[in-house]
Amino acid sequence: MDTTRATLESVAARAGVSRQTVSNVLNSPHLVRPETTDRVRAAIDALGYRPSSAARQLRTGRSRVVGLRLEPVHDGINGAVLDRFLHALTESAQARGYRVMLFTAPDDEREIAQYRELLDTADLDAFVLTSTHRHDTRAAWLAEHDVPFVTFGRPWEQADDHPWVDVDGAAGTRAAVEHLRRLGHERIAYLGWPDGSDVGEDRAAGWASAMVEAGHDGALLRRLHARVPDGVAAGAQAVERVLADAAPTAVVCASDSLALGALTVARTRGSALAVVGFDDTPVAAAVGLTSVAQPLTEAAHRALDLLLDQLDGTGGARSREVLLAPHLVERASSRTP
Amino acid sequence: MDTTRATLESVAARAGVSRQTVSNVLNSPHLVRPETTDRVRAAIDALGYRPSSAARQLRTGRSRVVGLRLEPVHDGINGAVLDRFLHALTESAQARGYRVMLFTAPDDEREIAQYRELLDTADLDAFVLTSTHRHDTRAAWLAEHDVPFVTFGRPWEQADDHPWVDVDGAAGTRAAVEHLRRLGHERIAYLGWPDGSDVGEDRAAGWASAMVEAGHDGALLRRLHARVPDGVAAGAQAVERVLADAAPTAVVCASDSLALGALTVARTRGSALAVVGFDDTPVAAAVGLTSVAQPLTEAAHRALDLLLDQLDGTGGARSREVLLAPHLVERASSRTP
DNA sequence: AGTCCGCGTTGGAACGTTCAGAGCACCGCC
DNA sequence: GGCGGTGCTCTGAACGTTCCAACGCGGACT
Repeated sequence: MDTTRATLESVAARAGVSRQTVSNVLNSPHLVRPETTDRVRAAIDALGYRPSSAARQLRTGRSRVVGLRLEPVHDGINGAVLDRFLHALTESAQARGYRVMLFTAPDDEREIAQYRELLDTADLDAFVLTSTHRHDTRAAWLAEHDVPFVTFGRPWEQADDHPWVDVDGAAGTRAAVEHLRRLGHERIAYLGWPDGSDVGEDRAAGWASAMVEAGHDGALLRRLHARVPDGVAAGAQAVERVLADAAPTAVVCASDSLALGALTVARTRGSALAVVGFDDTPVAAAVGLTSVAQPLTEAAHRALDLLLDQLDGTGGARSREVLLAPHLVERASSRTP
Repeated sequence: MDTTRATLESVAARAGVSRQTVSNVLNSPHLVRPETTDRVRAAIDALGYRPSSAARQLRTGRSRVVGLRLEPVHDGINGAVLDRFLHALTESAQARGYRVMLFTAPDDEREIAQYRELLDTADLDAFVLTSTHRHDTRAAWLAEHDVPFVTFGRPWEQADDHPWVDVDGAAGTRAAVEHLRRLGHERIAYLGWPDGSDVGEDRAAGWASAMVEAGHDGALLRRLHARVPDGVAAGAQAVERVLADAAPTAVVCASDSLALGALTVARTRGSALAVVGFDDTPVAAAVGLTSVAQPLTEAAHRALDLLLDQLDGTGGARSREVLLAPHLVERASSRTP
């Protein structure tokens, strides 16, 4: 057993061919005669040859590594969403011969500084951006520097035009309303976030449109709609207020945190308030909270598709914008008591 | 503005020195005359030179990248622990010029297969292992192949001898008991996991020893100790049983999931049962659950210390085993009503 | 008969870095 | 004046891969 690494050269020597032929067997098999291929393959197996990614990267300029910023840890319960996305992304990447490399940055500006650093020094091929938001300068920077990337979250800035994957939040809250109406609820409140969050507006819009379809008028909708910062305590307080003010029999929430607060109030009061959360976090499963689940595995998979379209040039005319439908996970919190 | 990448060669040309001198300025400054250094530095800045890690890696065989397996997503609430560790690890690594690369594997065997793959093909420098357990073959494999690594979690197999960082779970549950006794509680139950988890035994032992110190005898302790699989529902059921059987006024739990179950029972019953959880997950903060917090940021930092000791040979005679003390985060769930 | 082409294969060059060895100028010393 | 040493710098080689131009060869076309 030789201790030194097997290289193209050593494999070639053993198979009685040239370096380049071995390389072709691996990268362009159609160029090589079948019997030669067999001989080379045998030599590869015998020596346990694996290509050196460092050398390949030096020569080709590609590393088959994508970068992802790990966001500052969230206070709430909702951080779990990105974790599951990250997990799915890592698996998708691995299955296609890519790797995920992490970095952190406290804000967008320094995230961009990290792009620069990583591109110059570590030769990353691409980036996956999460948590897009208004006045997001990151996409523009990457586009300007011709770096392939995809965002999880649609661009909220008109000027931005790039591949993205997102989940249709409005469809999620609409499904929640329809589910509740099927159960006989009519006065369905909405616990959302304050203005300024596009994701929040999207989810609120789904609820509002479904309620309008159900025949409710704007005045009632305004009374049924509470806007509070995310959090369990905030959700609890807000639901008390809405209950007193508009007497809903059910409430749809913009997050599981808010929903958990609402659920706690409902349960301690012994009231029959039905509650639906958003994101289907582990907590929702744990406490029996009906929640809108994002298809994170598929989102990660599709995001990688869009990335590889750019990197390997395969893709063709596939759409560069993917909007996925969430689905409702029904649990005890919305069942008729 | 030239579009081609700045290299040692182009910097050298501009500074009027040789390739190697530029390299020395960066890697062995003591070999270079100060005025030469200045000239070279100016050229580096002017050209925006950044060393190519691919080339460096090809030449030196090191990549300054550490690998970490992303575990399958946890069902429960406790998955957040590793996320926070991952975040801290990424930050620590970044601060020292290292990067974290992810991979996934469904079990230990295939994790080892991934080690092989990553080492051969991607030239990783080291690994960080999490969730050590009995009959863990991973450490032995890595040691046998001379791969630097560190574990987050102590080795539960006597034969294993390698650098590790862990949190003293027994100290955590002991602190929980002492906290509760200070508040006047005497009959303090423990909700733990079934046999077979070393982490679980460690946490149970802390509770037991503190209770023995408090003068309780073995017979009572056995009645106060429930063993159930992790989960909110399981915790709720178990605490009902223990309440009926041994009438505790407080309960220490092996996880926040169990504690959340216990807390739900306590609150719906309106009973004065004090509850302490473990891991200080976001859920604990959200619902006001007193919990034992692991110092994850420090754990990650120390883990990287141990890794760099092996990689850069600096370290010296520092200890290779680090046991950190957790601390109690006091919230409403343990306060006297 | 000569030219062209496609097929399978080859060797040289290049990617950008670090290592090893050597060179040069200058110093102090016998 | 020669000798060893020290401080600083340089050139060639090597890491392992892929790109490029070229090769020999047989068959098909002019």
